[in-house]
Amino acid sequence: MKTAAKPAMCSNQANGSAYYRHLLSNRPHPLGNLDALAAIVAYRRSQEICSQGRPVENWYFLISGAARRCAIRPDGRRQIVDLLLPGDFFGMTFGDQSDSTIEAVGKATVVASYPRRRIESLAASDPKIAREVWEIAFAALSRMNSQLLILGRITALEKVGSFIIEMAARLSNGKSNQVALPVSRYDIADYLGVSVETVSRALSVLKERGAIKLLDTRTISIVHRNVLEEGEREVTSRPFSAGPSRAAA
Amino acid sequence: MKTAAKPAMCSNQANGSAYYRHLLSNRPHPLGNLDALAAIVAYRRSQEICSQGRPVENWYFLISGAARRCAIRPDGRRQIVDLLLPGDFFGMTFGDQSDSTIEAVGKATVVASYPRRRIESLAASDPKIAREVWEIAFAALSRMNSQLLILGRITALEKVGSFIIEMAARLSNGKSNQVALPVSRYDIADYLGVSVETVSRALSVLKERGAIKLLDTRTISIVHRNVLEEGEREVTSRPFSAGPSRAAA
DNA sequence: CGAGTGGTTGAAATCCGTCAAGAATAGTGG
DNA sequence: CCACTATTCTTGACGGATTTCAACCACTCG
Repeated sequence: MKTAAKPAMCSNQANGSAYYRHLLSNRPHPLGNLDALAAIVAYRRSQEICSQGRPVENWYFLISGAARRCAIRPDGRRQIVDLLLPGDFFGMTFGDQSDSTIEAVGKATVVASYPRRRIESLAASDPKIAREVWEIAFAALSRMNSQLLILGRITALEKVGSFIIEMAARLSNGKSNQVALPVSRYDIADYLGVSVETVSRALSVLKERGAIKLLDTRTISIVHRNVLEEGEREVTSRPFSAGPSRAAA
Repeated sequence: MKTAAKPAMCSNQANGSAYYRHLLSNRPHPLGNLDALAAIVAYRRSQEICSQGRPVENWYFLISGAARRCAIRPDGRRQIVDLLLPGDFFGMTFGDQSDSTIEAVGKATVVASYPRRRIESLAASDPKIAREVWEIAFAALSRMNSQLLILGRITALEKVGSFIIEMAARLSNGKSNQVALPVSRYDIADYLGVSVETVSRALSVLKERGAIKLLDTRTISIVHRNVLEEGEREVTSRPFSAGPSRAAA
């Protein structure tokens, strides 16, 4: 199966497909059996992959790079609702209209597009495929769940800290203590719902406290994971438990 | 099909099943064909429906009342990650472990429990059921998406305002301008990630500005929807309000 | 080299969380 | 039914955290 002659409205050359296809087959994923149906497209920096309000014609799988799912708030600000990393599926919505705009972040962002109608009709006769679809949806649910947990945190320090931890877990399977953030400070800010300056300051504070090291502006080395998780104010991490929990009501 | 002899740890009398079953059949939903498999249980106020860390044995459908999905933050506070209203499915997770605790809110909370394993094996041979499962998951995605949009807002006024609008949309299909909140201010606070006092104050401000009316502590009448959405600071260019009543300067 | 983007830091104003107290409501037991 | 208690809700005051406005630096790209 060749790449779609015209991947909707994007002007990318379709010849990237052959080049990137091995990247797709190297990475196992739920819809792996349907890779022949996928169109593989490389996107430029900040290019739209799909846009809000348009009919949903594809489901996507991110092969390399990163992408952000954005919404515009009533006050004109941008909110990043979801951050897509290699291995993530995205583009599934409840209705037929896309509820947000998704754009590439880096310059080396490669995406596999699976024609939605096609998959749906295949799933209508093959329960195995149908199950794969729902597992993809469950994975997206899990992603949004952690997003929600991060956004629900109170202080900016906690938000930035847990963001770093989440990125480390998603990018390197939690093995490594080194994270190469694929996004700018601005993106982080819009993802966490704080201002850019606050993100920058939080990183500086975490660095000062020795919780992280900044090898590079976007490369973070995690030194004390617990500090990131708990967002402690005091560097004196005493063993005794702190904090009155008025949780149960 | 009888209700489970012992629905896990809850001491509810199982006889509620027959009584509430007609409520289930009256309300069409994706898994409607499988209602015979469902155990129908009424929960007491604040009673746990399923708890974090336990294996996921059921998927649920909320028939009446309300429920909250909670997580405990590292600082000991409670965060409400999802608010379940009549017509919502819940309990779907990525792994086999429940990632959060779900408890009933009101006293008249009735839930239909569908045995997960059973549904999964049925879906393995019936693509129609499999598709219904994924639509349920998509609906949950849509819910979390709006949740994320609310949490991402900046000021507490915007959060509370959009919360009211969301509740109005979900509870009465967006038709009515009257909302009967099923939850306490504390629940709203934990859902929006702000303090109780802030919720209370925000409601007072919205009332003062004429955006809402409080018919009852938990019954809100929406007067100016746009004010709720935009969280405007200024009362400028409003047709009514002949005299500056008390606008904080 | 200059323009533009991305990143960091400072100072002032604002918003929100905390502490505190009081009022309204619901729940309970006699 | 009433008194009593617990919970929920509201409002005030204060301090801390974050936003905003501003300036400056590093880097890239034309």
